[in-house]
Amino acid sequence: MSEERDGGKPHLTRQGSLRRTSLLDAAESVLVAKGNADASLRAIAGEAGVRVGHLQHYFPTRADLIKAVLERALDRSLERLAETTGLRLDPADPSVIEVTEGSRADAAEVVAVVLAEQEDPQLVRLYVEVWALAARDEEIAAVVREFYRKYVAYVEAFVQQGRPEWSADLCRARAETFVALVEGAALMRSGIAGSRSGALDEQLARQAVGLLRD
Amino acid sequence: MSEERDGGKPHLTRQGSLRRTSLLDAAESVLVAKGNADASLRAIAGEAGVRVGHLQHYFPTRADLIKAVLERALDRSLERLAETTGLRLDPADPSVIEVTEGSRADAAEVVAVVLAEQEDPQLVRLYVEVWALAARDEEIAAVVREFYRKYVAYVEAFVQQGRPEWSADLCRARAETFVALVEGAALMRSGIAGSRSGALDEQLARQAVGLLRD
DNA sequence: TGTACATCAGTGAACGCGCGTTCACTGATGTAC
DNA sequence: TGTACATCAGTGAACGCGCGTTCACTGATGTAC
Repeated sequence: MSEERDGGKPHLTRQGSLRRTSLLDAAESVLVAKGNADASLRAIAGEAGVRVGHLQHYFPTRADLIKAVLERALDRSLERLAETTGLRLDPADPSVIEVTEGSRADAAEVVAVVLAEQEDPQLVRLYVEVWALAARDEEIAAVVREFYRKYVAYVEAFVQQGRPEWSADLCRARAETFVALVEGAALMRSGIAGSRSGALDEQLARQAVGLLRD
Repeated sequence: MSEERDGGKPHLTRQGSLRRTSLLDAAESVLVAKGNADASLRAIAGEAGVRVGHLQHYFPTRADLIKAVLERALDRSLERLAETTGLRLDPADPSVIEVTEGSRADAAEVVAVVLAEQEDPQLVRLYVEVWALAARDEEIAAVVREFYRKYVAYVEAFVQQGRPEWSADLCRARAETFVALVEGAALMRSGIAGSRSGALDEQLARQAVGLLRD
């Protein structure tokens, strides 16, 4: 039985699969530390402890590598959101959302977890890099749009679950406004556009919770 | 009477001053169109119709040029905010805010103007570029922090004016939350993280106005 | 009003450098018989 | 169980290219006397 294989992409051995992961780790670390413009293949290869030419064994071009790094990082964020909300996209049909846990998190908990996640400055730097890349590169823009589509879908489902009497349009608008507030909060709290304070965190949480349920 | 002069910076003639402005225009246009990584001095000089070597007559290094572009663009945004709110920072002491017009704009108007401004996709691209640059370059980070400090100061003064009974801390927290919501809205409405819709705009406006006065 | 001179405006060629990519190559690993 | 062979893992040197910067230079403009 011969397997379908796409192009010249090599089949990964166990060792190769580990190596691929370690290259993605190295690339993400350099990308966050130095920004896209300064994250050269040489810097990434150095971080990973391999030679430059070897990167192309796993990622033929630099664009392939960067795209893979961002896809993995954004998927990780969605995974955390799924755990926090107790919801999950149906892998077969990502427009359907299932409830995975009996006990539903409440709005304040979801907001607290989302804001706590932003306290990792490296993650915020990665997001800012992602936005800038998406504004220039259509392939990355597609990855980013898909991420936010799912992000909003989770929040919308969460709102709908708590307020079954609200229309789908209202739940969607509130979910989009919630995401806007949270992404803007990342900027204001990260040192880029402002800095954290107790009063700001309290006001942000009040607004975010209100969007989810009031 | 001899004038103080800093370093080798040339004195600008009328013609030179116009040229400097046209170089900033060209640089801003290329920066928005291609992003920082692809906005080379050759591309900028080409856009301006001069030779590469000539750029350094006005801006000794690329960093000087980019910084000047961003400073000018951010100042322009603050200028529009001053007009919209009918307030103005005291040039002598920027922590003091003066009322410049008798008739004060209401919160809904301010929100409408701010959201309308975001409908220029080039401006949003510039902002995203600014955030990414600020995360890497300390000199630009300082410019950006100063911009948001003033931005928040305007909004805080506007809130305080409408709600004199609120504490300074509350006005400040609401102003910061307002800015977070608005900057996040730029991402959600620009095509980077989402797209505009009437329902979203309505929900955003409701939240933003509420932050300013309810 | 003219002239001399300092400064500004702008050119054009060259520089060294780091970049992403290419490619021929050597060992290591897995697999078919 | 052994052997042959295909594929994978990883090396290392070289490539052409575009980059920011440097610098010696020529005209244009303003100004002092």
